[in-house]
Amino acid sequence: MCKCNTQVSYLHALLQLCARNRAAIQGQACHAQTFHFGLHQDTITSNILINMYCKSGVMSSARKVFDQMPERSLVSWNSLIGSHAQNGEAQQALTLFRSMQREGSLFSEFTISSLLCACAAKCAVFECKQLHGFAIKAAVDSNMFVGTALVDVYAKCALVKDACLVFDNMKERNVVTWSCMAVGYVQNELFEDALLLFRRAQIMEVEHDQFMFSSIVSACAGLAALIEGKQVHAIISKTGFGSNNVFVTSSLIDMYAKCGSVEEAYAVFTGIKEKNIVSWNTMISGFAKHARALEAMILFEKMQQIGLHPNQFTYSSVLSACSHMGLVDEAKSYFDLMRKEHNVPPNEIHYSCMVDVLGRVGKVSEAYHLIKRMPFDATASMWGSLLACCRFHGNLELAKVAAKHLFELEPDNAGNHILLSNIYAANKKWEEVARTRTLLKESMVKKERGKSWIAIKDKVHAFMVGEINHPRIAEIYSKLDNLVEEMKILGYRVETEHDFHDVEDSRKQQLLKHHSEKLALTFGLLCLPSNAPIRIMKNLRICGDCHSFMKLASRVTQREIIVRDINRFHHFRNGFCSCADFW
DNA sequence: CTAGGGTTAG
Repeated sequence: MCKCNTQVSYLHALLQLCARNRAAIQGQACHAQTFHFGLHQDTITSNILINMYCKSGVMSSARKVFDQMPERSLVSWNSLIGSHAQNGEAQQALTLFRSMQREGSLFSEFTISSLLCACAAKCAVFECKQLHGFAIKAAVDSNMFVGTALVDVYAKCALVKDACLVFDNMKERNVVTWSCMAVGYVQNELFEDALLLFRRAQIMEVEHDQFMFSSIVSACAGLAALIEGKQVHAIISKTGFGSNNVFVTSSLIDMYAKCGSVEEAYAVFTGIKEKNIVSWNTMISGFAKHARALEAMILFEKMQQIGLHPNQFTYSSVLSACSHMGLVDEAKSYFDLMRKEHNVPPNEIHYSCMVDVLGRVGKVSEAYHLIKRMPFDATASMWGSLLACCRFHGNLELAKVAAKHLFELEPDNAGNHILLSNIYAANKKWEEVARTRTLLKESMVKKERGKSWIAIKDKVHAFMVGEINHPRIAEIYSKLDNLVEEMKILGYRVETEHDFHDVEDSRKQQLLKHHSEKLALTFGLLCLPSNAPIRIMKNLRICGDCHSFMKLASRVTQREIIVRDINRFHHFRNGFCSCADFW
């Protein structure tokens, strides 16, 4: 029996090489050699074998080595648990942990961080809290890996406060810890907090990496904060992460698109050397939001020319592009193609786009039949879009059906009651109008108030309907009056049918005049240079009066006005809107 | 010999 040290370390090195390269076949040959050298019962050799089999994905062999070892060490357990965690097999990892405890083996920071990782993937809150307890008892909670895993798992389970608490109490943090916290904020839609964290990291001169950048860019996208987004983009370019990471570049495309600058989104897109499916999907979705269906469709073709297969995201983006523009035939052919050509089964989002586009072009019954025969329960958004279409195309019978379903799903949504009331009014059913208006008044109390905001330099100015608190509000109202007078000469008439308060017409005119987007626009006119586009963000759908107003305002002032409402972007230029009045 | 994070949909 030869146990020459150089040969042993040679075999170990070979096995480690196999592990790194996930070379199971060669690893197996080395495994045979361990018998030849009488090393098969050696703990370190067995651990290296377990690691090699885990890394190359042969879990059964790893388990066999583990089961046959005469003396298991902590590393043996950790390797196996860690591997199950990485494979997303939380249950197996936890079961092993329990056997480990039953056998009286102590665990380490390696064990806990692996298990936490497994729980993060499954959002297993209870297990995660328990593991946190174990970590404290075993005094491994101050370990950086354990702390980072805790931040990650708490954030993924939507326990942001717990994540923060762990983060703030950590003695030592690295770039992963910081990016986990940032990602945690973004995933819980706490975009402001993510940006504040990023600034804190900058002040503390923490190094950034691609993970941090992609999450911060997503935060800017979520806030529709173009100025901050551009600043972060500049930092990214300086650090050289600019065009070589698909996560960062996809986030950048999405950020520019959601901030209203589809041109800059496209510039990032064309600059990517190796685009993946997400790069394409994000760009297509960007064009869709901006009512540029043709470009969306062209990209859909181009991505296939370079050999990428459209997936569910791709299809939801092209379908929504079609629905925004009322391209019903194109939508139908995509809907057909997705299953036949690319084996993508349509999901609720795809059906929702189809219902929307069919309804928009007046094929209301067809939309209803699609809802009836789809394999899911219809969502509120589907009934809502059907109801809206019934109003537009005048179908009282289907409107009643849609409304009935809708009120079951969303009893407190004021917009739904408004729609139905209008339909009854159009059909001169005054009793029903009165009945719906009572329901409407109750729901109006809970209705979200209209709010718009505009960024001037580095400050965001927000306006509510009939705002009185802005420092320059008097100036704004006076400028708005002048603008309205100028527009009236061109034929602007306040469309009071878009206001649903139970008040007389003159008061309605007043309320409409002071819709938040009009105030934001006026403030933009006061503050921004005369050639700069005016970008306004809004929390609700833009009303018909404001839409006409913006069209005329773009003509009178010769400005480009970009309004993002809850669904999409409107680009107003010289009296026209990119949505072709279809929204 | 063992441990952590990110992008796209109505």
